[in-house]
Amino acid sequence: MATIQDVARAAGVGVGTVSRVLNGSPLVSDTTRARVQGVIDELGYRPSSLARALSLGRSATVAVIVPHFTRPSAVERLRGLADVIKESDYDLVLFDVETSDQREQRFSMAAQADRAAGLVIVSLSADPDEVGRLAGASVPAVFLDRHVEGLPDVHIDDHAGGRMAAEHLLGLGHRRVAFVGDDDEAGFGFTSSDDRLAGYREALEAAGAPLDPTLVRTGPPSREAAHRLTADLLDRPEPPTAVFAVSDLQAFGVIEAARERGLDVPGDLSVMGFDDIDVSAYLGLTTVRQPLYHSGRLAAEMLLHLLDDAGAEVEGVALPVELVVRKTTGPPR
Amino acid sequence: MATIQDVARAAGVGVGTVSRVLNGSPLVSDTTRARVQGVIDELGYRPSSLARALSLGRSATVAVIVPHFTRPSAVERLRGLADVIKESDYDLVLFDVETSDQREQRFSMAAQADRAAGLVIVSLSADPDEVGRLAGASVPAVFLDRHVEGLPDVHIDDHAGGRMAAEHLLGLGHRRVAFVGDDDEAGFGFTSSDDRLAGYREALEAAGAPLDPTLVRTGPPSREAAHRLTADLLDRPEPPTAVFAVSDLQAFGVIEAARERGLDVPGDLSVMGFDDIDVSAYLGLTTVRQPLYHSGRLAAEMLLHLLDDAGAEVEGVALPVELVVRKTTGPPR
DNA sequence: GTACCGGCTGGAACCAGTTCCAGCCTGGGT
DNA sequence: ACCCAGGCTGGAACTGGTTCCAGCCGGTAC
Repeated sequence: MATIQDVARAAGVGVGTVSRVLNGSPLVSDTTRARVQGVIDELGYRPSSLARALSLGRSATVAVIVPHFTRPSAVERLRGLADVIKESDYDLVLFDVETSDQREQRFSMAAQADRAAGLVIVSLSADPDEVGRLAGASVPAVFLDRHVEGLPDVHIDDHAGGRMAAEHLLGLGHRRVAFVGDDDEAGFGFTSSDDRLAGYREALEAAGAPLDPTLVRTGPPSREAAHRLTADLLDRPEPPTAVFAVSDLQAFGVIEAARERGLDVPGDLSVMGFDDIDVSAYLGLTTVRQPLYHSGRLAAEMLLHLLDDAGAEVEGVALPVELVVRKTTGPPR
Repeated sequence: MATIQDVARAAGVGVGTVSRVLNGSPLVSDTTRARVQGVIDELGYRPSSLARALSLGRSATVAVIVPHFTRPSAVERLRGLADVIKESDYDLVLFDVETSDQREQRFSMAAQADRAAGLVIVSLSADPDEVGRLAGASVPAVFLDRHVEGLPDVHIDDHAGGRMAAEHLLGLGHRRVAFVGDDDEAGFGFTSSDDRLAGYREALEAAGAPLDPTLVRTGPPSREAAHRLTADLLDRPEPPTAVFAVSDLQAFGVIEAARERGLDVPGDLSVMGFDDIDVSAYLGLTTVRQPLYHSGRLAAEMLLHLLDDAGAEVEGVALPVELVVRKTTGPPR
């Protein structure tokens, strides 16, 4: 690889001049600029972004920290983020988080301005200590899918979403309903599932049909796990007539388990999810829609705004959720 | 942020000694090591991975270059890559490619050892010139979902996959079949679609039912695009009795378009896809399965092997494809 | 008592950029 | 003819690490 030194030598100029040409400084004469540019093209010289970042103390990348980035909902958010960031001068780099260790590591990396110019943290919460560090860091951060006091975020009202689900099922006449959600084994600080459960539970209680604690199951956020949890629920002496799953992905696991037992959906069991991912419309899943793609775009726009204007004050945004009734819920037998 | 200088000063040692402590060199006495470590902990010092990479001339990241990374098949491959890489000492960073410009930029970046220690290039081809540069670069590269002469790769036999699809449809009695595939507008060098088409066409010709050129449609690799292309196909005076889509995602677009016209699948139209993504089993889609997740794992393992042992010779791997017959194909009316 | 050896240490040089400062040269004003 | 301003340029210093080289110090051998 050619370096800026090589270019300077070959062009018979100083490194400063080459740097000025690279960065479009006006303090270079047209003839010198042309000569240097010629040498750059000839040598196929590419400046090292690494050395540049070290020297400048900032890089041209936006880091996205996201747990389980292959979940459909995460992918959809990433699509929104990527669509906005690709229009900017920044590169997007994705940091996957699968373990609690990695979470710590990502967060500590976060404050290093030279690794990333800005940060989008997806689905992870931060404790007050971490919030303080992030707020004090020179790298702006935006939280996505999580409300954080004191830092910009894009989130939804999970509590209201859970309530909507309960009200829909109650409206159809269900009284014995279940919940399939996430546990937070890895300690990521996921709270969406719990918040939705709280809203769900409250609405049920308010309607005089309190949630049976034995009908609340949690596990990893995968179809397979939801399948297993549901199989267990359906084996109980008094099985539920409806299940609210905390994501569409999990709802599909629930439906699978029901079909495996020869149950008709929604005849024998109503099932609803959360998110409204791509395939849900296709499959006729009743769900609570949250604007996944849009939330990604919005978070990216907020971050770019912060990067553009370091002093900018950016407000957190709460996006609406919406009940989408399709074919997997109906009145109980 | 504290630097290694700050640590050296605070501990009353030289920077060399701090560096040795950081890297576990045996050339440090236990007492000095303890004192330096104490200062490191006290100051909360974190070495700059950037400076480290610049100094060493190599970084601890694996770069994955992938176009349209939110496609289900790309996501599934990424899952395999991520699962392997997270077990190693390397970080995975994802470089999205959406435009031809970005493709160039990613490739030129590729050769810079200081940005990434190794490279996985997904679904993109390289011309001989690029192959030469990559082969000569100090950064090992593995191609995934593309066979490249002279560099390690993980690929499938797309031609055979296309043939399988044709043979399945012919076996059911179809004679007038269509193809919905990808164009390569962005100039990424996608060839899977064309290779599958070639295999499909050959098998049809061999059976005496040559492919009608007006029944071959290509567009972007999205459900929506496939939907539109199919609508057009079905509007023709002599519509096909079966459609082979080049991906499952596109097959769903085909099915949507058929349903929109009140056609029964597979009664009025047989539809098959390619990939066997997660939801395909669920939806009963007939398809040609390729091992997406496994291919990601394999590519990552090959790359880690190359990183471990610079001299290692790694052979390209061809993975098998397999016909999976489900409910969206049947005999024509 | 001196030479030597080896463990440990400090610091300079280096990686590839950016930026600041000093200095050159030229042109215009007096 | 001389001075000065201002455009352009070269190069040193700096970013935060690693590594090599020289040197210090203690102990052992002769």
